Amino acid sequence: MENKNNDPAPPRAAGKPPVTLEMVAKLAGVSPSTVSRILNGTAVVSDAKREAVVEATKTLGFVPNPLARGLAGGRTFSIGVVTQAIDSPFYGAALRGIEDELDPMGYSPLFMSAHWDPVAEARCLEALHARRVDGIVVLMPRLSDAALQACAQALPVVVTGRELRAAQLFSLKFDNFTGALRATEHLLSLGHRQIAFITGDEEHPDAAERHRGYRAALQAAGVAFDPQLVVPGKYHEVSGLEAVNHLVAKKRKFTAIFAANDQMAAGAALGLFQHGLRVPEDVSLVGFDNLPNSVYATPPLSTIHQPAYELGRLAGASILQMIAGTQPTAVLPLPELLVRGSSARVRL
Amino acid sequence: MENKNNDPAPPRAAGKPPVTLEMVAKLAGVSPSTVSRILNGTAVVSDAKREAVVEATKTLGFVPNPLARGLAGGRTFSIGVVTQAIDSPFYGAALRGIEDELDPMGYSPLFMSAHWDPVAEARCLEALHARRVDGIVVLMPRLSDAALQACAQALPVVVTGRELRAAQLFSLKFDNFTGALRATEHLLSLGHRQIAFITGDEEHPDAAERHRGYRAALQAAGVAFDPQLVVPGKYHEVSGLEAVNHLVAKKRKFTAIFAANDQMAAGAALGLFQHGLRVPEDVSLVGFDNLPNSVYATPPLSTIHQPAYELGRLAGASILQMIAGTQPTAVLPLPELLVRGSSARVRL
DNA sequence: TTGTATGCGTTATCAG
DNA sequence: CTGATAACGCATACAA
Repeated sequence: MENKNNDPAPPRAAGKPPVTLEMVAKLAGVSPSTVSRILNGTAVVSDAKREAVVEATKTLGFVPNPLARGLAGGRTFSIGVVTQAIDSPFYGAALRGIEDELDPMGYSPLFMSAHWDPVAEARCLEALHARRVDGIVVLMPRLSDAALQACAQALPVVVTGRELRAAQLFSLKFDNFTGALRATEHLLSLGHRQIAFITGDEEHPDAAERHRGYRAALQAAGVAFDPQLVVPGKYHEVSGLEAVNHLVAKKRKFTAIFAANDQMAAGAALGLFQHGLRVPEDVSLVGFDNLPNSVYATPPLSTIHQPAYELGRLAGASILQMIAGTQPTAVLPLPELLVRGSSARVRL
Repeated sequence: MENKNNDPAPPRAAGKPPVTLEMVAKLAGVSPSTVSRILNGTAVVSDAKREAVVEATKTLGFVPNPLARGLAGGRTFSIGVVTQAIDSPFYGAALRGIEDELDPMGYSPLFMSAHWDPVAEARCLEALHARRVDGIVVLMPRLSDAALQACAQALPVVVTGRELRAAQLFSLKFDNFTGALRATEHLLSLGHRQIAFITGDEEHPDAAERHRGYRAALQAAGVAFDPQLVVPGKYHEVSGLEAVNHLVAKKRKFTAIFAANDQMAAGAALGLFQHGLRVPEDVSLVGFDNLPNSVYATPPLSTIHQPAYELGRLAGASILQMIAGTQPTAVLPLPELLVRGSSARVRL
């Protein structure tokens, strides 16, 4: 939060001094307040003056100073967006969705990464609050419900990946349970009975739900649950690879693998390849998330579509609605199974 | 740039009124200026007052308002970062590198996407300038050299992917030519003589350089250049797929493919798979960029490592140096060939 | 409808 | 070393 550098203040920017609202006012022959009103549509103004101001604004190339606007008006027209990892393929799509939604409304996002660390996440929230953002979107928070609700007391907040309702708080949740259920059902319908499951990081609620979906599907199909076939993963590629190594080393019998996300499925695919097991001839593989590149895996990965981009758009639209005083009503699409080349009928 | 919403100003945030520097001053029994000095290390202050202020800052939980700081001091401690696509795997790593470099120095990045559109890019620069960022990093600009140089007259600028030197301008360029040269040499050394090349979007200087590298390697090896083996791509997966379809449809003979980036290589891999061509048994495949997931392709993709993360760090460090008045000296690592499972000795 | 005056929270420039 | 005081650029009651 503090600045570690003690540089002397640099000479004020080399460029020409900035054009201010006051200059526009003078050129247009009106008062600064009138200019402000016209630019913000705050009040009705005579057409004559309006044109004069618009004209002056153009010729001077005036661009309002967001800092001053924020300081004076209390609104910054910026939305804080807390993500866990800006370099994750999943978040990329979501961030773009938010961006696409905010931009046309004149708002701009302020991205920060919390790196799955609750403490860092709290710092992000504080920093954004200090920056006087008009609202905050938290993608897959790791912070406690209470902390999030406390934050929502100060300004509108939208969270994803959690069911949470409060005064200025709106949540957008994807049905991970049903998604995992569908994925497992798919493998069952192909005749698989020995379906290994690579879990996600169990600290994520998502991961636990996907795990439950897997078990629910087995149970519904009357297939006995075999704990030996469940391997803990961490949601990243390496853990998928390690999971397969583990299964093979322990000589577990399995004809299919359901990985709790596509990244682990990619790791698993590599593991299978290294062990000479073909997908889907020897082992069927299903992931979860539908990352952009999963369709280009060889073979293309069967998976559950997680609508990351739409999630971003809906989150963006929702926070804007809350700021406008409307209660958001957005709802995420239902989980959708995408059958591609990595899953096939079991061979006996 | 303008706001399209005419909402009435919302009631001032529900939370408690913010803690101001003035309140800290009162509690500590000193003047606001003294508090400011202490917090910024702007001047030497007696230890007694310093402690009192630090104490007061803590008990009140004071967090300085960045907007006011920026307005009054002229420095915002934020760096504008213009990227082309926030949802691209390549940029993700670079953005993280920038973030990692700025954060410990008390600076925060302000990300904006230009979507490969020069006009949008210009708007980004203007918006960032208006926000009074202390410096700007442009990743792979599409704007003209002149426009970039003009921008650098107003504030420090770092650009990547282009060789460009000016007063407040620093550039970081990766040697795409040598990278492509190495990739092609690798295939040649494996005995391949019919090496297809999938080009990048030729509007990018990078793409042209990679193309030149490919031809230079062929020439150096005394292998005749065959225009039939060069297929235009667009740097995204689909074009890699289409390129392979094209080669097969036209019945071109090739034993290896060099794709100008990993994304197209992924598409090409899928295309080969669909045509029943095995990698590397039937066709060797080499990409460029070393995207995070390329190592999890089946088989893992041989490629040229493009140091995206380091690029981000160096760009971040450089802009900070310029702001501090130092001339940056950063230099990107040389292209590095990563040999993995997708390339093998040619079979006759 | 429009202009005037005041304040937003800090930093910087002066005196002392 | 420290405290007043004046900007920073804009929005907003308030007055006209």
